[in-house]
Amino acid sequence: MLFRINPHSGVPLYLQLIEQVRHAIESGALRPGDQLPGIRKVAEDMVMNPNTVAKAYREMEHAGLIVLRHGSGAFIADHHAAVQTRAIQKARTVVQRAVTALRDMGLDEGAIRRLVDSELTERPLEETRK
Amino acid sequence: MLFRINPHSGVPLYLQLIEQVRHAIESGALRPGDQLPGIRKVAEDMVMNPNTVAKAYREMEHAGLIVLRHGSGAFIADHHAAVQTRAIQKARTVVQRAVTALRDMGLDEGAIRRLVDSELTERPLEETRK
Amino acid sequence: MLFRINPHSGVPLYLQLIEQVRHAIESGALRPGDQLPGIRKVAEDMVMNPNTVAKAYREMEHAGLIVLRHGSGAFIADHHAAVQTRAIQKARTVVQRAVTALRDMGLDEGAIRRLVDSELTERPLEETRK
Amino acid sequence: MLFRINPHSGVPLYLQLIEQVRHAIESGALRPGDQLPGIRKVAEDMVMNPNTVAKAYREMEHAGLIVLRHGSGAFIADHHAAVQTRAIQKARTVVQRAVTALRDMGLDEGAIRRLVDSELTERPLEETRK
DNA sequence: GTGGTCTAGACCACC
DNA sequence: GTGGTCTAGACCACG
Repeated sequence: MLFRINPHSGVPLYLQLIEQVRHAIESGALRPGDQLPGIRKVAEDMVMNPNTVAKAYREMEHAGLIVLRHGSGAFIADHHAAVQTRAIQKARTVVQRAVTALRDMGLDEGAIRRLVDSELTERPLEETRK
Repeated sequence: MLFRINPHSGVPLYLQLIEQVRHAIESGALRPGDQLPGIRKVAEDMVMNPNTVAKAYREMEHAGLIVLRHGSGAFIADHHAAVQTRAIQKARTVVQRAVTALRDMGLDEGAIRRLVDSELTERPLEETRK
Repeated sequence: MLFRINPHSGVPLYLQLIEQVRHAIESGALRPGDQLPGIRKVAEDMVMNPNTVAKAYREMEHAGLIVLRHGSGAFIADHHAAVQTRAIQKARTVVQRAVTALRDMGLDEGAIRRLVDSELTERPLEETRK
Repeated sequence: MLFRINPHSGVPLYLQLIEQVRHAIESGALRPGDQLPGIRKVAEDMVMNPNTVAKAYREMEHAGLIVLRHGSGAFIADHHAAVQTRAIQKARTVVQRAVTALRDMGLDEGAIRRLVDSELTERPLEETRK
């Protein structure tokens, strides 16, 4: 498991960790039973405080993403709610193509993020009508 | 100017405001000289504290996005670095198509965001090994 | 670090803090890596609100004067532009002599300040005519 | 009367006006009975709002610096407390020499101001002893 | 313990 | 009316 943390994004570090584990599970990179690196290891690699990593692990257990086994480590939980890894794999291709196109147009990471954000947050025009 | 704030995203409210103004400028919705709504107005509309909005405005001035004129209001600054509104407009289409496709595949907002994130965040070539 | 604040000068408290840190750096009293007292500590000592001190710290980080390390404190930044501490030290003697002379002439603080101000503020060559 | 206003100093504009009139009186540039330019004139010249200038004038009258005669204008008041113009004139020379020296040492306006401030604000070492 | 965000509400300077 | 400063105090993220 490789984490990529951006300490300047405003998003709490522990949340960034969680989102990345969640994504790794969705994309199939992490499968039920897989072991996560230890808290101290992650803390050291990511140059962050073990407490912060511990908080992320705690929250992930709480969310049912992982199981913490005392003395042996953290393991990916069985997902009752079937994760559609296949769909995600295809989706990734879509995203990769789009991102590449956007970068070729000269957009930087921030601009792309803002565009996506704007698109995802778009209020449905007639949400009240049902 | 219409803001869409998500108080549960973990991203500070004042940063969300800034990103949206930045995007509005990039997309041409706000042009140099345009006046932003007053701090108190935004605070009221968005149901947030005026100080929080004020902080966003202050930071935007700091970043050169806007100019604050004491007693008269906040105005979009002249962008020395020309903003390529055209490119953004075309880019928006790309994003819209991609997002629609992803939603049709059954991905929810969180999953899409994680995918994009994963794509945008450069991967180090060497992986951390346990 | 000892601050001396004048709440009646019309100059915002947070600006007074900043100017004093800046001066302490110039004069060599604070050197790169030195830790500043915590926000709450300063607030207590100076009998002012922690938010006000926090604002000063934030602005100083913005200006590159200090670095704020989340959870550990505020530290004097490395000054790329070398500060000529030597020159300031000699300059201080010049100022001390002048101030002493002026006080001996019967000028109070306000008068001295106005004179210096008048001297420092460049005069336009052309006068406004009525 | 020529005013020099710095809108970015943090010192309220109306206070800057007052200090400069006060200094002009001290230095003999303005003498009892002299007429000040009208509020609108100053506002126009200084590119500020008449209300701001009016406030300065009001405060100066309140302080006994000037007399406002309805319909005819603002005039320097008679100073009961004798102003030692002579002393100020000599003092100006002292200041000019010092400032020139400091500038030659490479100090900019800000640094000079901070040094003077630091000197003027210096707490007497044994102020309690009397 | 540190700094950071947010709220609530007062008062000031400026237009 | 505008933005700006300051206070008071709660809660969060990080070390």
